Amino acid sequence: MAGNRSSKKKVGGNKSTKPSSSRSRKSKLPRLRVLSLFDGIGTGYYTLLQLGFDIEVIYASEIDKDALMVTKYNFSDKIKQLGSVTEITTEMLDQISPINLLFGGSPCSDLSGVNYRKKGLFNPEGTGILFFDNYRIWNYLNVKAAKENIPFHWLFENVASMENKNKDTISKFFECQPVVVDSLHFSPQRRRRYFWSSILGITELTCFQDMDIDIDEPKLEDYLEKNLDRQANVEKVGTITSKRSCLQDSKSRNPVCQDGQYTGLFITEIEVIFGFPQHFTDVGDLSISSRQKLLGRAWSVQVIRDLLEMLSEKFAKK
DNA sequence: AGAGCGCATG
DNA sequence: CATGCGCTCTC
Repeated sequence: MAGNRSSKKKVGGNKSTKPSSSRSRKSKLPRLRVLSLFDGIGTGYYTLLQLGFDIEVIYASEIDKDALMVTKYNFSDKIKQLGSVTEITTEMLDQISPINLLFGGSPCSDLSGVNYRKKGLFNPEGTGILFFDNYRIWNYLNVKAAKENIPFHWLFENVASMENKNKDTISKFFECQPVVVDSLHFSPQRRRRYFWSSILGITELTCFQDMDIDIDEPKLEDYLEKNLDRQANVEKVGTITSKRSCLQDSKSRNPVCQDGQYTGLFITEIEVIFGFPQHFTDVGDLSISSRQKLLGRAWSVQVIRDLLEMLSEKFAKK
């Protein structure tokens, strides 16, 4: 939450960088109609709400039961669930049209460098191939938008640890190169991710990745439960994965010191590091490890906010 | 729930 | 040479 680049402009809603535009043109701007693929715990929707967008409707595709429970708990029935991405047909896309914003990040488990058994992008037994369902939907909506003059923006995310050949394949399909954004600059967690997107700001972002760490950057110590005398052992933690042990007990990577003991992060601290409120995933009887799995696969709110903020002058806000 | 595994990328 | 939106097999 500290004074990083994104927090200068956002939160309170309408404080755009160009004050003249917001009032006079507000009523003419279209309301957002969104499709979120691989929706997970609704990070995209959460971020759009935080930015103050006036969302006409949001559809989503997700099949994980725990994730569906979290979004239903937090957002009631605001997110219209369409089921599996593999079963979204062009007829369905016509029905929910027009869509102004398409975003999603397909599963990384068969792409990520952390998985030495990864099956790659094309193996039908794996999850990497789900990228092509994202592509299929993107292509249909993109062509349709051009034909029917629909304002259309999109964003596709995946891990930066994927092999270059997979990155090149994805770039070939989208006909553009990704930018790399590390959540390091927005939160106390390292998390390098690729973003392929029509949402501009590419020059802004590419120079951003080479930016030196300045003093205002978020530090772990500001994200810990201070009342419990927890002290940061480091300024930044490594990538938080879906496994509880990713920052705990393994080779003295324990980032926290409490009562003279070196230890890992509380699940509520992880929620805050990702940009969610405490207990965002504390739903039903979900275990700590189930919540870790959901968070480890999630987007960093602070990063997505910085990207989606670029739509501020194009769509209506509340 | 936790330790071991594994190596391409940089 | 340290790292990682993971998987599988233990307990």
